[in-house]
Amino acid sequence: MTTKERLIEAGLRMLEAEGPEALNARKLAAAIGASTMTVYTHFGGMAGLYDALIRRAFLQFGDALAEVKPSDDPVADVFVLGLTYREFALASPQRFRFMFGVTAPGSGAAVAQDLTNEGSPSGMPEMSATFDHLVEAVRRALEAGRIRGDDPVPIAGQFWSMIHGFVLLEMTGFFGTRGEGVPAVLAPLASNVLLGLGDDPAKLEKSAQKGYDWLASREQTPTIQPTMSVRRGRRPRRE
Amino acid sequence: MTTKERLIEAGLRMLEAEGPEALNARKLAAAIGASTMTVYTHFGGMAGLYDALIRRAFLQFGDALAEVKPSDDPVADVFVLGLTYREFALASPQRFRFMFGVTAPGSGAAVAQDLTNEGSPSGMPEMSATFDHLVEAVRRALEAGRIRGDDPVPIAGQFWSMIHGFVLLEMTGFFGTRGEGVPAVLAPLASNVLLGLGDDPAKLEKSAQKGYDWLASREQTPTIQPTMSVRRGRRPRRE
DNA sequence: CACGCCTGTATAACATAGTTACGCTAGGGT
DNA sequence: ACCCTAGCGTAACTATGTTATACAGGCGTG
Repeated sequence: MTTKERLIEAGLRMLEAEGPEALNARKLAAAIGASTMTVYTHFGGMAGLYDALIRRAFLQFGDALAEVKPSDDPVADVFVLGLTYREFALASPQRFRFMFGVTAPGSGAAVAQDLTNEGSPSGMPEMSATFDHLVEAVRRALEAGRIRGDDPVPIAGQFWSMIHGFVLLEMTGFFGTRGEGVPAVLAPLASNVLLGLGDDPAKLEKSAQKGYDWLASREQTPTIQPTMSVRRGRRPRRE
Repeated sequence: MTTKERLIEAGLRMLEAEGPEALNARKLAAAIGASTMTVYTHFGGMAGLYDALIRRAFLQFGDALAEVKPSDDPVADVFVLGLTYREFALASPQRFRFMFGVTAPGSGAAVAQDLTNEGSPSGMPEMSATFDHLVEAVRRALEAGRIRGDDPVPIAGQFWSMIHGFVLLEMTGFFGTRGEGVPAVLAPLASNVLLGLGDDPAKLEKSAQKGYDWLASREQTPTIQPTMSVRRGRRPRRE
């Protein structure tokens, strides 16, 4: 394994364990038994290292989403993709925030401004690769006639917006603490969007149930009832 | 004006102008003609200052949202609140990211962990105050019979998730560069959610149009056609 | 009025972390 | 055999958060 590779992996471990602020050149170098110079030799500085870490994290993200194999129910696949998105984020909130948030601070922030994707040759292709999994599921849903529309990209953008926002808000503590937000907010939200896109309520209910089954198979969450119905999400106690 | 107040305002200016990484005790103190000790006297350290800045920013956020006066069309109010949310974020992406802790490296990051709200006595009440504007609009929409459901809180959570995710993704450059995402993604998304919540398509169309009118009155965006219809958002060119 | 205390401030030093300068070594090509 | 380059280490430089310490002013109390 190259020194560069070891730096990236040590950096990721450090990022996930202690957060971005604990990522410093000296500790990192010490972790692989080298001097701080390695950071500059291989990455040009901490900013370059951050960039490499983010790219690597997006590759991990893409791998996680790629494990959702297309089934014969593309809408269920959309549910599962969303839940996988969430699972990846919650697996290491530090890493997730780092991926989307290295907008500026210590980092040279070469990243922040325009890590556009979408045809822009520069930027971060790893990011759009992640997005593509969702686009593909939406495309199949369109093809299967489950939802209306023609271009899957903006529709996938709708799903991405909602899951991304939900996950970030859930991570900061809204929606309760123990995954209550999924049945209370996320599932009804996804169902509403799909309803609005024209999916059949009965089919939707079945697809949502598959999403819940997946979730139950992933976590031991006996407290969450299978209420991933179209409406009637159990509302959390407020005040 | 107290020294504390001057520190906060100088900090906000610096944050908006140069981003969180430019926020350092020495420049900040110099900006108000004092020594770095003032930061420790008044805030206990940079982390405390960050906290104060975030609280202040959320107050500004709440003020911005409070300018959306309740009309006789609560669904239109939801649209306008969402667009105001976006406008506030885009007015200073640096500030917005800072507020939600999507900031990372250099920042004190004492913030990120648990600025929960929702009944949690500790945390950041300014945050839930912001949220309350949306809850109130949803409550009125429920009361007016525009959407189905009983508890406005989780429904507002749906809207918050989607607008929050959309804004963050838009800020990082997805959805194109010049606000194309609003007609292509955000408007259809909001409409779909409202449809899923049971709003009448004809009424929804009118409310969405009011949202578009508001947006047009806010910006000079002649390139965006009034296509904020329920479906048929103009899809952006892909590849 | 004098004393003591508390608060806010400044100066200066300390610790940490990103970065750079510079020299050394090893390997490969000429 | 010579030289060049890449990778690395040591050490220093710089920026920044933080702390120690002292000073000044206000205020209450004797």
